[in-house]
Amino acid sequence: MSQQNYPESQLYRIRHSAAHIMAQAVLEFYPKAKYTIGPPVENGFYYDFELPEALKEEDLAKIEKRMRQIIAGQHAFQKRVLSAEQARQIFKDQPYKLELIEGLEKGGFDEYGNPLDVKPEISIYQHDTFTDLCRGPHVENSKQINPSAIKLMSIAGAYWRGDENNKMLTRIYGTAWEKPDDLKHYLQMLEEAKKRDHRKLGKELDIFVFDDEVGPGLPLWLPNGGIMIEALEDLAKEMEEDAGYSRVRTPHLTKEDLFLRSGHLPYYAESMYPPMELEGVKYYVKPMNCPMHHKIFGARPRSYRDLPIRLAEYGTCYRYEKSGELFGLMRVRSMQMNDAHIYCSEEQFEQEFMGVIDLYKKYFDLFGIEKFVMRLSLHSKAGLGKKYVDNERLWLKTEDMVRRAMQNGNVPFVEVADEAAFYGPKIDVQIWSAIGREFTLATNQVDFAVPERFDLKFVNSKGEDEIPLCIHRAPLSTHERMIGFLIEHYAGAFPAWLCPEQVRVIPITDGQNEYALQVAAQLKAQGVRVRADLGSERMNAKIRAAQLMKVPYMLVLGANEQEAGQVSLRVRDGSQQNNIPLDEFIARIKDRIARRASEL
RNA sequence: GCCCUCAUAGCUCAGUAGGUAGAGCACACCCUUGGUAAGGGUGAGGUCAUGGGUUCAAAUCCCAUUGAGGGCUCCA
Repeated sequence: MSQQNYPESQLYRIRHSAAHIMAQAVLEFYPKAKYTIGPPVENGFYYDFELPEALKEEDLAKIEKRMRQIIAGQHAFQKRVLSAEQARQIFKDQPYKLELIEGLEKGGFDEYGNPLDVKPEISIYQHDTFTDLCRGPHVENSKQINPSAIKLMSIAGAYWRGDENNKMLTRIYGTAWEKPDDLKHYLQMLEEAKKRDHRKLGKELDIFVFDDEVGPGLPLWLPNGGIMIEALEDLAKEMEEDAGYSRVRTPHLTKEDLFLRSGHLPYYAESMYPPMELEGVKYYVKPMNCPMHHKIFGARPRSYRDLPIRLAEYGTCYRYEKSGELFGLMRVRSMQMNDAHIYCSEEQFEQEFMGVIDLYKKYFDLFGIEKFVMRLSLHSKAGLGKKYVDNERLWLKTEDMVRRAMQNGNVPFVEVADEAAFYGPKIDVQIWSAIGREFTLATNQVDFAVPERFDLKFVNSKGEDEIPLCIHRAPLSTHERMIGFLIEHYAGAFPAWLCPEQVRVIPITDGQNEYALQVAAQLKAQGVRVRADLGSERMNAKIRAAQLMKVPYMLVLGANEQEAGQVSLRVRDGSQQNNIPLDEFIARIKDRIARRASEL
C-alpha cells in the first residue's frame, strides 16, 4: 500500500473537507441532528450522525445536490485553536462533541480514539455556517473541491466509537477525487470488482448454492465445487505427507466436557451451536478440531524422541456466526478446515513454526498469490482474562518467540494488537475480497495454554515430564474461504488442475460425434476431466458456451481431424493450435495437470 | 445481533396512476451439418419469497416473518 503519505495528501484534504460539507448539508436538512465524527477513509470519507428520523437512500441525492451548492459558494476553511472551555461553549448542544472534547482534554487519544504521545491541542474548523471540532487538515477553500468528482455512496449503521453496546448512528459514505475522471475510474473499478465477486461467479460456474431450507451460511457444493475440494485435498495431502504430517479423523460431535476442559466454552460459547442433550449428557457440534487432536496426542505416552508430532485433518466444523456476519463463502457456518496441530518442544518451536510459514509460501507461489500481508496478531492487556488467557508473562514470551522466528526467517510482517487467539499469538495471512473486504485466509498460531489443560506431556531427555507447545495451523484456510478467495483470485479462470472441467470436446458436425466420444473416452481413461458437447448447436455456439464456463482446453474436431487422428486445440485465452496428434495433446495436458502448472 | 436497501420463470431483468404477469438466455422438440464467442422455428415454466391486513380488486399499498445485499460489531 502506497498510502503512507495519504494523510498529508491533497486528496485527503479534499475528502476531509467534503465530509464537513456533507455534515453541513445534513444539518441543514435535519437541524436536530447530532453530529459525531467524519474522517477520510481509503476511497472517500464518511460522517456519522444521530438523526431524528431514518435516512433513506433517496435522500442522498438531495444532500449531494446541496453539497455542490455549498462547494460553489467558495467558502474558506478556517482553523482556530481554543481552550476546552471555549469548545464546550460552541458545542454545548452536541453531546458527542462534548464527549470528544472531554477525551481530548484528558489526552492520550485523538478524536478517533487512536493513541497519541502528546496531549493534543483543541481546534475547530469553520466554513460557511458549519463549525466542527477538528484538527484538520483541510483545503483552504471549497473551490479546491471539484463538485463533479464527489458522490455519496451509501447509508450504513455504525456504533458510536465502534462499540456494539453504544447507540447505533447513521453513517453516510461518500467518495471524492481530484478530477471527475478519477471518480469515473473508481466507479468503473467497483463495477469490474463485482464481476469477479465469488458469489456471482460461484453461481455462474455452478460451484455452490445456498438454499433457504438448508439455512444461511450452510453452502451446498455442486459437483463442480466437489471437484475443486478434492483437488485441494489432494494438494494438501501431498504437501503434508512431504512435511511429515500424519492424517487423523475425528467426529463432528463431542460431549460438553471436552470444550469445558479446552476452555472454549467460556470464551467461545457465543459462536457455538447450542448443545443437544440426550440421556442427560450434553453434546456440542465442534467449532474447531483442536481438542480432539489434543486427545489423540494424549492417548499414548510420548517421548521427546517422538516429537514433533504433526496431526492433520480436513475437519468439518460448525460455528454460529451472527446472521449479519455471513458473507458468501468467505464467512459461513459450516466449514471444512485445512487443520493441523503440531506438538513440539520449545527448542523445536522456531523450526516447526517456520516450517509452516514455508508451507504457506509454497502454496502462495503455486497459486500466484501476491497481495497479502502477514500479521503478527498480539494480545491486549485490556482483554486479559476476558478474551485472553490471563498470563502476561507467557504472552510476552511467546509473542517474542514468533517475532524472532519471523525476523530470523526474513519474512516481512506487521504487528497488530488485540487480534490474538485466546490461547496465544499468531501469524495471520490477510487478504482482500473482490469488493475490498479484508479476511484472514490462513493462520499459524502458538498455543501455550491449552496443552496444559489437557494434561499433555512428553518425557524429555532427562526423564522428566514436559508440557509441549502446540502450533495450530491452517495454510489452506477452510475449503469455503479458500475456494471463495480462489474464485476471485482467478476470476473463475482456474488453472487446469483445479478446473472442474478440463477439456471440452466439440465436434463440428454430428458426423464427428463418434470420434468426439472416442477422444473424450481416451482422455477420461487418462484421468482427464472431459465432456463431449454433442448438442445440435453450431460449433460457434458450443465454443461460446465452453468459454463462458472458462473451460481451459477446447478440442474442435472436424472431418480433417477425424481422418488424421488429430485434434485442433483452442485454449481458453483464445489462441489456437491446429492438427495436434491426439497422443501429443494427452501427454501435454497430463504434464500440465501433474505439475499443477499455471500456464495452459 | 444492529442500521439501511432489496426479493417477479433455472439465470439476468421489464412490469409507478392497484384491474389476477412479460422479454432475453438456459431447457425440450423440429429444421439446419456448420471450422474457432450466440443459425432458425415451436413449446414447456411463475399460487410475483412466506403469512396476515387495507380494497369490489394487490406483483403493485400497510404490517410481520424468512432470505439476500451494503455497512457496523464479530471472525478461518
